[in-house]
Amino acid sequence: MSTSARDERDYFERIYTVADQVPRGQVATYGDLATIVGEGCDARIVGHALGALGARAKTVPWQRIISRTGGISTSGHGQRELLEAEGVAFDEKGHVRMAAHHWEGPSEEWARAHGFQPLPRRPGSAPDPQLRLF
DNA sequence: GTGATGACGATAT
DNA sequence: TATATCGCCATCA
Repeated sequence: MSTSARDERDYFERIYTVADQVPRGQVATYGDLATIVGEGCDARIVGHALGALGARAKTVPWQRIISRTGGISTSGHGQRELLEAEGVAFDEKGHVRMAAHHWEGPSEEWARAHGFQPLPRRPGSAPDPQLRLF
């Protein structure tokens, strides 16, 4: 097999593409991005990709990518400020309210169009019923 | 090629 | 919920 998706070895580009799909006011975890990218991608790969953003940090919403615990290790980069500016609510402990801002993933149509995978549903992780207006 | 590192995840306690 | 331990994979020295 050649021209395999993995053969492209452009994990970073894919991760950037998926991260760019995260809507404003929402956040996604490294694991989610890795799942969407698939092809053996892992949460750490996403972390490395975001760490290698460099000049692309201005075009990729890296601030919307946080750890699964909702905490941010990038303290000092103003990530929290960026998220708050987008309307993301934080907990008293500095954790993002995942239940209210967790990204559901890209549309299946978009995912297929780009060769990605839709994000599987998380049992028990339904959006906050109180915030579930409309 | 090997070892160490890392913007992590999942599970167990 | 927080902490501890293991795993997982790409990149760097």
